[in-house]
Amino acid sequence: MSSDSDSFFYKVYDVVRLIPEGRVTSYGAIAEYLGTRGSARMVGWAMNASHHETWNIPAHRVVNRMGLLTGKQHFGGPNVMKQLLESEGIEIANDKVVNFVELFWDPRTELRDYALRVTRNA
DNA sequence: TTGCTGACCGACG
DNA sequence: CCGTCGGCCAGCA
Repeated sequence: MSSDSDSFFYKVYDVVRLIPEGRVTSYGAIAEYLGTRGSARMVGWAMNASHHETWNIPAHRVVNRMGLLTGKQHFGGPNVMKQLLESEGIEIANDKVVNFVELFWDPRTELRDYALRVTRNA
């Protein structure tokens, strides 16, 4: 269990990639799922480094606790994240996810019986 | 090497 | 009710 793939960043990447299309989650939910509830900031920091990864990481599906598109500026433009979400059927108003509660994808619940080992392959 | 910053969250007054 | 502060951990100057 001491591989680079086990690093906090890669764990975040795995969870983010598991987010279904048309759904959103929060930094804190991911951090809490990984066991580090207090390091929600690291999740966002991992997203910043996600650009370094070749894999397609739907970072636009990750918003803050209030459903605000806080990281939209990091997508190369102020409207990129919004349009990406809208293209998935997610309604955005005032840089905020509409029906955020309904669209909220909680890894603690959704991945409770769905271990990360599934995605660890390859 | 040390220290600050950061796409957050929860607690406290 | 709303504003403020601390904490978590990794990357970077």
